[in-house]
Parts: sequence; structure tokens; C-alpha cells
Amino acid sequence: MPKDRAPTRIQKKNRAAILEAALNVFSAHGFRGATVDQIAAEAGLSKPNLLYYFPSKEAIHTALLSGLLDTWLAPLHDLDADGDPMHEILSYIHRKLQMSRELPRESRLFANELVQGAPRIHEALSHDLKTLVNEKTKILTRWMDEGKIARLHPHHLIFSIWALTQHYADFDVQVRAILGDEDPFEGAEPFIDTLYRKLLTP
Amino acid sequence: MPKDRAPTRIQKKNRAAILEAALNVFSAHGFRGATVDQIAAEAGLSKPNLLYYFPSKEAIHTALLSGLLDTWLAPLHDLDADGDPMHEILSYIHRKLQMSRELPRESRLFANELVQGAPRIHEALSHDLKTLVNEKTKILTRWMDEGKIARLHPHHLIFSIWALTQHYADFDVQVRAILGDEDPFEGAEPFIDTLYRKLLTP
DNA sequence: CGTGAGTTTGACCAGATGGTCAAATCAAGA
DNA sequence: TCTTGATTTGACCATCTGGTCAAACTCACG
Repeated sequence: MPKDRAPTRIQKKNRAAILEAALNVFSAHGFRGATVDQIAAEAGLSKPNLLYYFPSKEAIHTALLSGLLDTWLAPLHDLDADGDPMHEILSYIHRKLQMSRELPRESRLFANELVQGAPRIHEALSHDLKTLVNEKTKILTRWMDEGKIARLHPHHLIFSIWALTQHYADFDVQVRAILGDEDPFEGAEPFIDTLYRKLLTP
Repeated sequence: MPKDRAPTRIQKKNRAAILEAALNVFSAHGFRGATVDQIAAEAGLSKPNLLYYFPSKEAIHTALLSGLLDTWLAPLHDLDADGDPMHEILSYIHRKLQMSRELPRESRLFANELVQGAPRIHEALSHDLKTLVNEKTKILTRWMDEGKIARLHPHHLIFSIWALTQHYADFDVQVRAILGDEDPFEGAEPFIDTLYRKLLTP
């Protein structure tokens, strides 16, 4: 294991390559389905060399998840209490859908973990995420009280946004099997936009 | 392997026990994450005994998936072209949400498979499912043409229903981590109902 | 009962997999 | 260039896992 001094050029490069490879493999096969050999091969390293940078398969997975959690929650984090309600929510939705399009591996990484009961991130869920969501539902509730948007169950409003946007990344195969050549996001964007405009208009 | 005569009492019991156990294990850990030993233990059989009834782990998985596919698609199948549009769609949604509540393991079984690229059911997706969906989107389109429901992209309308309802089964841990003691379906039912009433009203 | 088909199991195997280690190689600063 | 720490690797190990097999046991039926 490299010492914890300032990381060398090589350390930076290899750690990044490993995490990139791990994202590919874990998101495609889940934690159990991924093998260290596979990740090493994809990172262009031998297995022992990979294990020189991370102590175990689990450590890679953990590093990956915790490193991506911020990115993943950034859009919700940026929901601005002082902005225009409808605009803020539609922007949030837009960014989430954008992320499904541009970062589908990240979405599937979390989906894999969640669908199997989140054995490795239960912590983050019931603390960090819960705190963030509760903070934002307060804002939503205020907007509803002020009559700026329709009154709805704020938690379920957020769940619906997650469900609708991440569906396109997580269940990509199914969506494409049905749509054929048509670009899923081409139709999804206006559909979801229309849906929330209608839903949120008081 | 048992002969293919009429199944004996014991064969019926054990096959059923195996499929039930397999549903538990596969839905909780995915195909790769499940072990034959685990399934056998949960079914109350020894591993060789289990493999006397099914030739391989893969065979159990396949039998399970194909056996459940009909159940899973029944609600959409029952969408009646001659019924009242709004009522038909809301009924479909209601049944899908009910299934998320009552058959979450089945939902997660499919979710596990889909999120990893559906390596074992690509066939069924791009044929059976596609055919069924296209048949039903025709009905939806007709209803839109007749002005009975709002004009929307029919495929994305169906995707949205899948996403919103299955989210509660597939990402159950996350939903519960955030809601705490509150029953997710208590709030989900009226939320989703309201959402589609607003969305579909022309 | 007795018998043959149906059922169950302990012992076993081969390959996969996560991880270790000592030795070899490389890189950068004195 | 020399030295020392960083990096890389081949060989290896223990465990897990899907699957096999012959032998033992059990059940239903004549």
C-alpha cells in the first residue's frame, strides 16, 4: 500500500484508472458479480498491482461510492430556496435527467446497490441523504404553503423525480428494447417536463 | 433428474419450495450473488438434492423468470381497449402499485436482471414485451386521437408508470430510510393517482 | 411384504476468486 | 550515478462455488 504522503504522479494515474475501471465493472455486474481480475484488466494493471493501491475489492467499491455520492446529490443540493419554485424544480429535474443520460454507469452503480438492500451504504442513506431530503422537503412545503406550486406529498414528489429520471439509466436495456432506434431522451425530456408542469401548477 | 411423467406429490412440493427459495435469494442478491447452497438451505434441501430437480443454477433462474413473466405483465395485458380510458389507465396504475406492495421480490428479481443488462431475458424483452407494449400504445394513441386523454408520448407514458410504481419495490430501502416509520404506499397511492389524473386530463 | 422407481446424500472435483508475499524492477532526488 | 523508496509481478494459497456420482434410502403399488 502506498504511504500516505502526497500522492505521486503514478499513484494519481493508477488510482484514477482503477476507479474508472471499477465503475465500469461494478455498474455492469454489481458488487458480487464483479471480479478483481476484471477490474485490474480493465485498468491495465495486474491483480497484485491493483491490490497495492487498494487493500481489497470492498475498499474499491467503498471509495467509488463515497466519491460519487456528492456528484450524485449535487443537483438536489443546489435546489435554491430563494429561486423561483417552478424554475428550481424543473431545473432539478432537467439536471437529473441529464445525469441519467451522461452518467448512466453511476446511476446503475447506485441502483445495483439499492436493489440489493444497500448493504454497503445504508449509513449514508439514513443519515446524509435523509438529512438532505428533509431539508429540501421543507422548502417544497413552504412553496406549497405560499401557493407557488400545487400541494403534494413532498417526499413522494422527490421520489417521483428520482424514479422518472433514473429509470432511463437503470433500465436502459428495457427502454431501448422497446423504443428501438428512437433516442429515449429525445422523448423523455419533453414528456417529463410536461408532466411536472401540469402536476405542479396549482 | 425426475422423469417427465406426471409429477409426484414430492416433486410438486420440492419444485415449489425451490422456486420460492430461489425467488428470495435471487431477488435479494442477483443471479451472480446468489449461491446454490443458499437456495438449497432456504428450500430445506441438500445441494445435490436440489440439483436433482433442476439441472443447474441457471435453469432455476430461467424457470423462475419465465414463470413470473406472465404474472408481471398481466396488468398491462388486461388494459381494455373498450373500457373508459381514464379508468382503464388508473386501474392499470393501481394494480402495478399493488404489485409493488405485494410482490416486491418479483419486482426486484426483474430489476436485478434489467439493471445488469438483462443478459438472461433479452429475448423476452425485445419480443414479447415489445409486442405487448406496442399493442397497448396503439390503444393509448387512439384514446389521444379521440380526445379522451391528453396527448403524450405513449411509450414514455408507460415507462413513467413502470418507473413510478416499481420504484417503491425496487428501491424500498431508500424509500424507507427517508420516510422512517411512515408506510410508503400510504402516501404513494394518492400521490400517483393525483399525478396521472392531472397529467391525463386533456 | 417385496420390488422397482423415485428420492436423498456424503464425498468429491475442477475452476474461479480474493488476497498474500518475496523478489525484481523502476524512478527521482542527492 | 547511486541509492532508496515506489512500483510491479509471478507464484502461490485458502476458500468458495457450481456441479457430479455412486451408494443408500424411501415410497407406492402389485
